[in-house]
This record gives sequence, C-alpha cells and structure tokens, in this order.
Amino acid sequence: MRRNMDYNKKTKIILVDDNFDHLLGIRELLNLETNFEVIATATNANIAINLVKKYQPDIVLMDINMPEKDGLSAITEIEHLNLGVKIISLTGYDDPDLIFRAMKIGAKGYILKTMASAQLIYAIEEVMQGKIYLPAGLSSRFFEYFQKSFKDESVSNQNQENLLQYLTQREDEVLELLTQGVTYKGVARQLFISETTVKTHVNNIFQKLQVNDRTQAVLYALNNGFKNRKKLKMAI
Amino acid sequence: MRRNMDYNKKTKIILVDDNFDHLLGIRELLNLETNFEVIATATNANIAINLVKKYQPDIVLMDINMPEKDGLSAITEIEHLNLGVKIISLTGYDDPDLIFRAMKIGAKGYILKTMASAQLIYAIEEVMQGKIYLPAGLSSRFFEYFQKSFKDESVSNQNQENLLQYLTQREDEVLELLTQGVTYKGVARQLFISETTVKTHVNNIFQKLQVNDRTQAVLYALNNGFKNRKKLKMAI
DNA sequence: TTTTATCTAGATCTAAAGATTGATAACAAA
DNA sequence: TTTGTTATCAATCTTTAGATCTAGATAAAA
Repeated sequence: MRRNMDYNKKTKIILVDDNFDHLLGIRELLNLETNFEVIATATNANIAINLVKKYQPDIVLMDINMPEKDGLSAITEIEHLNLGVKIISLTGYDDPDLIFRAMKIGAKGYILKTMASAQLIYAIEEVMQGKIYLPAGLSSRFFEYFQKSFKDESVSNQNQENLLQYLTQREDEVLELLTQGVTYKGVARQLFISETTVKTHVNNIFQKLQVNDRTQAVLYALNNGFKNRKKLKMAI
Repeated sequence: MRRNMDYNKKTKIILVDDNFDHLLGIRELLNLETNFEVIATATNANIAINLVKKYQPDIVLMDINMPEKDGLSAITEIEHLNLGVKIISLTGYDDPDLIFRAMKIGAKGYILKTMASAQLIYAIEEVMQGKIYLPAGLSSRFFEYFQKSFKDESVSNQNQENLLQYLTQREDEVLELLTQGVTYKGVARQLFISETTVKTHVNNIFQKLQVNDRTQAVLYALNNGFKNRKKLKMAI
C-alpha cells in the first residue's frame, strides 16, 4: 500500500490509445514526472490486456474510443483479472452515458483529453492513493445522468399506485415463491397448505394486481419494488 | 434562470435542522453573504415541506438526521412537488449509504456539518448555477459505494456463463415476448407463426437456459442482463 | 455436395394453471 | 352481535403450458 510514498518504487503506468501520436505525447508528459514510469503502451485493447497481465502495472490509462474491441469491455476484462490495477478512462467527449458506464464497471477515474496535463497528473496521484477521481465538471455530468435514471423510474411508477400494498401477508408469501418460479404444488409444500388454497391465494393476487397469469404477476412484483432484488440493476 | 447573476434578486434559502442552535448559526453565517437570504427555518420536516410550498425558495438546506419524519423522505416529497427547488443535504457523518440515497432521490449537493463555512457557501453557489456539488471526499465515498453495488452483482454472475448468448435470434424474440407476459397464442399472433412453432421455440429456450417453465425463463432473462429493463433499479 | 443450424409446423399427450362457486373457521372491528 | 377480513379447503371445469416425436424448407458452412 501507499506505493507512491515509497521513493524507490515509481508508479508503473500502461497507456492505451489507438492514436499513436497521442500515445507518445502522454508518455513524454508522464515521464517528466520523477515518480511516474510508463512501462508499456498499446494501440489496441487486446494487446493492452496482455500487457496488463504480463506487467501488472499500478495504473492503466485507457482511451475508450477505439476500433475493434472497445475500451469499456477492455476495462471489464481487466477488472475481472482482479489484479488491483487501477484504470483511468480517457476520452474526447464528456458524454454522461459513457462516464456512467465507465464508472459502473470500475474505472477509478475519468478525464478528458482536452484537460490540462496537470489535471491528468493530479488524477493519477489521487487514484494511486485509493481515491476515485472525477473532475468537478464530469462529476456533475455523472450525477445529472444518475439522478435522471432514478427520476424516470419514480415518475413512471408514481402515476399508478403500487398495488402490492393491498396484498395480505399470506398473499405476499405466495407471491414471493412465485417470483422464484415455484409451482402451485411447490408453494403448497413450502407453506404447508393444500394446492387449492394456493390457487385461491393466487387468484386473489391476480385480481389485486390486475393481471392474468403468474408471469405477469411476477413481472409486476419485480418492476414495483418487490423484495427479491437487492442490488443495482442496469441494462447494457 | 441564472438568478444569482441578477443583482436585485437574492438566493432564497430555507434551513431545516432539528438543532435550533445550529439553525441560528447557519442563518447568521449565510446572511453575511450579500446575495443570500434565509427566508425561513424549520426544526421539523413536515413544517419544512409546508414552508417550501408556501415560499418556493431557491435552495433548501436539509439536515438528514431528524426525529419523526426523516430528511430523506422529506427530500422525496419536496422533489415530487416539482417546484425546481434545489436541495442540499447536510449531516454529521459521511456514511456512503446515506450519501448514495440522498443523491439518488435528487439532492443537488451533500455537505458535512464539520466542513468549513466557505465550502457551504461555495456549494450553494455551484448548485444555484445548476451544478451538482459533492466535495471530493464525499464524491469518492459515493463512488466506492456505487462501484461496490455493481461489483457484487458482476461477481455473482461471473461464475456461471450467461446462457442467453446461446439463443438464436428468433428465440430471443420469443423470450422477449415472454418477458412481457404474453401467452403462446399472443406470441404466435405477434410473430405471425403458428402456436406449435412457438412451443417448439419455447422448449428450446427452456433447454438452453436450463429451466422448466416460462416464469423461470423470464427470471433468468431479467437477472442476466436481458434487454427489457432500461433503467436503474435499486431495492429500498 | 453433404452437413449443420435454424425456422417452421403438425400431432398427441400429460401436467399445470386458472376460473368459479361454495363453505368453514378465526379474529378483529363496528 | 353483526360485519368484514383473512386463511383455509373441496369440487369442477376450461384453458394453457409443456414434453416429445416427426418432418419439410432454407441457407450457410464444411
């Protein structure tokens, strides 16, 4: 830990950018810093992944806009290696969706190519200290996008009331099992009641949720905050 | 817009904090600023909501740790009023879960009571300009929490491969309809094929996903990144 | 050209799901 | 006490769902 405090060990950096000139520019810039060392460069994501496996750098500066394999999936692959390599994303645009996805899959920082070199150096230092670095402007971008995601959801759910509230405790338990793909027989076994009783409950659930079959009931439950899913979910 | 550029109009602020002394302290501090005006204070969330309705301030400084109705649900209620009121959260702790939830429900900023008064003033100015303000430390906290949420998920899914990849295009379309709760007959109608063909596809889907019925297939699809859900989802 | 994958579809069958009606018991609220 | 809610169960019936086997058409790959 605190490797950057160790005067004998420089921060090992790998650069990934499909633009070779840009690659050289950043390398020169970073090598001016006495405690940084660019140990390898790549113009292609697949090569980059192999270099990371081989050299296990401290930091990877990853351009996200690349042909063939894109930077985002490269980040995902590197993250799955679990080498503790810290990845900082680099792009030309401040597209909030890109920022969001990069941060989601584990990038420790995100900076624009247009930003001052001092900011790049600062970002690397911060990330090396275990922090996550987003410049104020990008951070603002990120949060707007983040909040919008949730707002859309709450707006669409706020119009019609949540019908789940009308379920009785027993109906709740039955629905819980339905959301696990259990059959009538299975529900009966697990709740120690007869199958016909289960059918009665299920029919009542259908009426209360205004649906016609178990699949729709399960979908309603999942889309309206039924227990079950405890983690963040996001489409690709 | 750009109200803070208008020299005739001060930024109207409402303070909410159950600690009366603290309330007075902040009010004095903010009133020293010539372009700020604390138009009301409240020691209770319900009163605060009524004050917001009545005076429609630019900014609400909301303490989150309050008895009775807590600050988070107060924020939610104010957001649902859709008055464009900008809310900045205020607490004693940098609990990442609290920060995450506050930002999720629409807080435009988050600062600690222990932070310097200059930072509070800066936060208000930034938020008044339409930005979202999180001090670097809290921002880092937020992102760690944010990334952890996604990491837990990807780790649990990474063990077994995603079986959805083996579905053919047609099977994909059928499953898509299943995840909307459509019956065999309905799928047949929508895809202009016979019901028996649908059954054939569905059986193939079951085998590929290693499930026994449509409910389980739908659950598998939703839990493994199938299209459909386009928004963030989070448990309560 | 043969093989393979995909989409299509029919026939047949069993099992499960779902609708409906009616009934008993417990319990709490009015 | 009556009324309402909830949970339980039976009987009956219709409709889907699902399994299995077979098979033709097409297009791409080997």
